[in-house]
Amino acid sequence: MVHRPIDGKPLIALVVVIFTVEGGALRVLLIRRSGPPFQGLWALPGGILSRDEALEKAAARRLLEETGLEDVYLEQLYTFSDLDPQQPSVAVAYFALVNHTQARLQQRRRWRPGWHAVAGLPELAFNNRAVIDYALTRLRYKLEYTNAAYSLLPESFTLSELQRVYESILGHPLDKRNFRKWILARDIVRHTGGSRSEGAHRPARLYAFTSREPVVF
Amino acid sequence: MVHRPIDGKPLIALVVVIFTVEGGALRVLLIRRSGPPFQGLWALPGGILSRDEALEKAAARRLLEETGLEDVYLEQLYTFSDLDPQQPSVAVAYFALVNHTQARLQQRRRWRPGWHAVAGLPELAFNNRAVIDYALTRLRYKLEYTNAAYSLLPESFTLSELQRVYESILGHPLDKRNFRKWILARDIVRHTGGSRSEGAHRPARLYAFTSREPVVF
DNA sequence: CCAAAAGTGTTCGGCTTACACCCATGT
DNA sequence: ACATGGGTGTAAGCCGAACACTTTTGG
Repeated sequence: MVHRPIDGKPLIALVVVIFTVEGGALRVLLIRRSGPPFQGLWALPGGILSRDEALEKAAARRLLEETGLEDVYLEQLYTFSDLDPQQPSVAVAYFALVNHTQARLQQRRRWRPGWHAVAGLPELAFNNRAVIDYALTRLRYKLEYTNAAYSLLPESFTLSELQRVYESILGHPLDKRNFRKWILARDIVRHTGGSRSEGAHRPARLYAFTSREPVVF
Repeated sequence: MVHRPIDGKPLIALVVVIFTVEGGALRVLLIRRSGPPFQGLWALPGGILSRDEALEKAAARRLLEETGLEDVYLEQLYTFSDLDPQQPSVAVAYFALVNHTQARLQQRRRWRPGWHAVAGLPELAFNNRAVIDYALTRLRYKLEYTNAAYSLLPESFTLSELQRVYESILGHPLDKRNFRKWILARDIVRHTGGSRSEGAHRPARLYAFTSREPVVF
C-alpha cells in the first residue's frame, strides 16, 4: 500500500491479498515498505485508486503487475475504513488465488516482493494482519462450495495434489476416500485420460477442472 | 444518494439498503430524488462519506436519520464502482434489517421516504436495482445460517409470525412442522412462557430470540 | 521383493423432507 | 357446533464421517 499526502477528502486505497499454495503451505505475497509509515515492515501490495478506474479493473491491474497473471480467481473481500490510523482513508480489499509456478514476481531490490507462509507471518504494516485473516476465513468458506481451487493449480493435476491444496488451506488433514467422493460427486473436476508416473509407486490419474471460471455448486 | 460536483478524486458514496417485512412482503426504503441526476426516480438512501468518518458509523448514522433506529442488523454488502455512469465514484453499500413497527420514517414532502415491496419496484436511479438484488441474495443466504431475522421482529413473536418472515424473504412457503423443528434445533429462539390470544382459535405461544446480536450457527 | 503412494466400498448416524390430524379458542 | 389458526410425530432418503486393504510401479 502506497502512502500519499491528502487533501480534504478520504483517499480510496486498494489492497490485494494474493494467495498461493507452495510446499504444502498457504502463502501470501508481501512487499517490504521502503518509506514511512511503517517503514521496513511487510505489507500487502496495493495503491491509491486513480480517478476513473473501476475497482475490479484496478485490482486486476495490480495483480498483473505483481505476478504477471491475468484471468485468475479475484474477488472483492471487504472495504475497510480503519486501515491506516494516521489518516482518513478507505481501503477496498480484494483477494486473488494464483498458481505459484506460473507467477513471475517482480525483482525489486527495495521492495523484495515474495511469498510468506500465512502460518508465521512477520509483523505487518497497517492492519494488514486483519485483512489477511479476513481473506483466509473467506477463502476457507469458498473452497467448500465453489471451484475456487482451480486458480491455485495447473491445467492438470492429481487428486492427491488437489487434496493437499485443500488441506494446506483448511489447516487440517482430510480423509482420502471421502475427499475423492466429495469432489467427484460435484462435477467440478474430470479425468483427463492421462496419468503421471513420478516415483516408485503406482502412477496417478490426471484430472482437470471442468470450468476455469468461478462456479458455485 | 446525494449528488455533488467533483474535483480530481473519486467520491466515496454510501448507500444503505434498509429492509423490512410488512404485510407479508419484503419491502425496502426508498426516497424520491428531487434533483438531477435521475430526478423524479426512486433511490436508496445514502450520501457522500465525509472526511474522518468510519464507514460503518456513517451507515449507522444514515440508518438512524431515516428510521430513528439503532442497534439493528447492519452489514456491509459490497463496494460498487459503477453506480453512477456520469462520474467516477465508489459506493460502499450496506444493508440493514428493521422492524417496521419500530421505524419512524421522516416526513419529507419532497423526498417522500417510504416502504416499497421488493417484488414490483418502480424504476430506480443509478444501478440501485442491482444493489437491491445483491442485498436480497445476501439476505436470503444469511437467513439460513444466522439469526439475522431477530432484527425484523419485535421482542416477542409467535413461530407463525417468524415463519411468515422467512417465507416473505425466501419467496416460497415452508412446511410448518419442519420449520419449527429446524428453528428450535438451533437454539436461536426460546419460549418466553407467555402466549397471545388473537382470534377464534387456540392462543399462540410467544418466543424471543436468545440473542439480539448477530450470531452464526 | 520391498517401499511408496494411488486407488477403492461399506456402515452408521444425523439431518432434511414429506406428510395429516388433533387442540384451544371465539363467535 | 363450527370455523380458525396453533401445535405436534414418524418414516424414508440422502449426505457426511469413520475406517483398511489392494494395486501398481521403481529400485
